[in-house]
Amino acid sequence: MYRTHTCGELRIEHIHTEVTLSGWVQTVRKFGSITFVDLRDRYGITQLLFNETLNPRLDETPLGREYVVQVKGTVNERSNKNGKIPTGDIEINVSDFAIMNVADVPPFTIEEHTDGGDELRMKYRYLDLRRPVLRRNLELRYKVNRAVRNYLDTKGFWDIETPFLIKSTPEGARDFVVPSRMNEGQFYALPQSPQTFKQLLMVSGYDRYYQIVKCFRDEDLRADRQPEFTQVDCEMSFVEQEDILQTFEGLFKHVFKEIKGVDITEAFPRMTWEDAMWHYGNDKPDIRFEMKIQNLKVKNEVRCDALNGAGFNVTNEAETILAIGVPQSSEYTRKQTDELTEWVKRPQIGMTGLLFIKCNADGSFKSSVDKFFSEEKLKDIAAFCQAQPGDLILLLAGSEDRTRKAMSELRLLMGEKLGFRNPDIYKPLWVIDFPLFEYAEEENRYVARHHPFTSPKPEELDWLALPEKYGDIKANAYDIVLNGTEIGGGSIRIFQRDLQEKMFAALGMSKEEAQEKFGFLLGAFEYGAPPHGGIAFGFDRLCALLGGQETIRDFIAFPKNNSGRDVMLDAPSALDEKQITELGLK
RNA sequence: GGAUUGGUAGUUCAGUUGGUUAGAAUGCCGCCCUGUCACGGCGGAGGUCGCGGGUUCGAGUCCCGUCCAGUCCGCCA
Repeated sequence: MYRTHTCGELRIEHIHTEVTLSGWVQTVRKFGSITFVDLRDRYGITQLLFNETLNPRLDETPLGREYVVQVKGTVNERSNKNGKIPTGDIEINVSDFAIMNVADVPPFTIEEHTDGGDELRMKYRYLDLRRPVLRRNLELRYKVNRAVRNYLDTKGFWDIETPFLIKSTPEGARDFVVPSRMNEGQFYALPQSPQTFKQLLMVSGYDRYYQIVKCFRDEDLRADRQPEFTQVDCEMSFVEQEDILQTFEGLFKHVFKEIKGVDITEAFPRMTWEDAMWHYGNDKPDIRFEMKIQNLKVKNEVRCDALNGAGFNVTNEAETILAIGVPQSSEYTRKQTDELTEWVKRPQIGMTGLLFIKCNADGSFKSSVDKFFSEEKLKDIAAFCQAQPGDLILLLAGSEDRTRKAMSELRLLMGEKLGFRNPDIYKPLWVIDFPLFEYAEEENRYVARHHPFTSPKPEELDWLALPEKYGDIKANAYDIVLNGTEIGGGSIRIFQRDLQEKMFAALGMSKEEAQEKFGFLLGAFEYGAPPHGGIAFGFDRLCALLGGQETIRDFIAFPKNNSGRDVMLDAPSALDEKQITELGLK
């Protein structure tokens, strides 16, 4: 028997027990004739005590870091206890030990705070995974997985697997493709999501489906984006949007209770996409703090009269002028406002400048535009922005899209600076009524904002015949957003063939093309498709958020780096000539 | 595709206007130590300054190119 206990479970009540432990050597601390060894496994650390005046003697068979050893001995109460670890009251008086495997000196320290850099840790991922930080993350991931499954089980959802080798589709992200040996010159695609399969399962009558499933997208990566990632994919039949929001709000609350011990009793707020864009400048608002965007001028419509009559080209010529009132910041120095100006001028933000108005505590105003705006006008602008004395009003002026995006980023930056983005506070909400389409400049056509199976709002169905209305059509589509991060999204689907065909046509797809790409789905809709809808959650991102971190990499056992490489496997890699020939790639 | 930061000892980093033999911490090796748990003390080994080219009497440092990594923009229905 390799072990009677783990390295995390022995306590004071086990003293005098004979035990056998197995694990990895974390550290060796020598003191002449006694030696302490910390033995580690997944469960914790237990201190071993070797007495060098007795057998077994370590000076004859020295132990190195990460050696795998088995020890037999007696549990003893420590004379000096360590309150920092759960096993800190005891130690093992070793009577016998065996080295089961030696180890090279690891390239970085395997401790809570490692000295290793990211790249090195990725290369030796199997060593990094020994560290408690990653162990906790993977444990969290496992527990979130269990909580999701438990909840969906109680609601009658079935976990049904769908294929990974499927057909490439034109819409959406770039596909990863797999060559078919038996069908030379032809390729499978890996699924970007099981979307069409789950809809077909609805047609088949499996009215509550879910899957915690890998999805693949061949796009550039980010800290929160991997080429293969995991989704909690769900679909339900005979439901309206309200049923879905209720069901999955419940899932979310359940997960929160199980994982964080947080009871969210009130219903999640709901915000239309238009309101989100108007007040927050993006479709995933962080509502942990206010600082809402003030719309002084929007698409050349002046909404704040005080802007009129000033001889200032910047404000007169801008398509859009937005502002935020930053609380308790009117004392900002020249240096600080200059820094903010530099920040908005970075190419990623792309503004040409930043205007500000300081609302001093004494009721006076001081601004970067004093030359053009009287104190009276500044006061009116401040009033429009509902600014309080002590606020610093920041204004951006420029084209609508860029300015709104920039103000959204600036709002988050100021929220961060003021400590409003506290990771221990959780503010989920639903963003609803997304636009059905989005104009793709480079393709010169409208594309589906969510995906082409999303149902338009019933009252706007007729607009599908009117291309000039495409920009205005709203969808029965919704996202769940937590603390400024989109963690899931879904929609009510189209389930009638003729509507689906109209949708494909609106996206610029010919009838033949639609038949070729999605004939199976259109065919299925001819055989009694029920009304249905669903949602998918980004599982990696959800785990990272619940773990209080922004990068999903440390919540995935074997992630890829920014270039899509697995640096441990050194994948992707070239193929043998033989394989290339066999696959008909040459 | 673009912007930006970085690449120096096993590791994490410092390295001045270009100037002698490139440093620190940690890890590693050896010796000492009976209560440590970030043990301590003494000693030691350890470098293709990412790679290629250029400027210069002289390059870790300046210039050009290139590769790799991180962050962001584009992209991600």
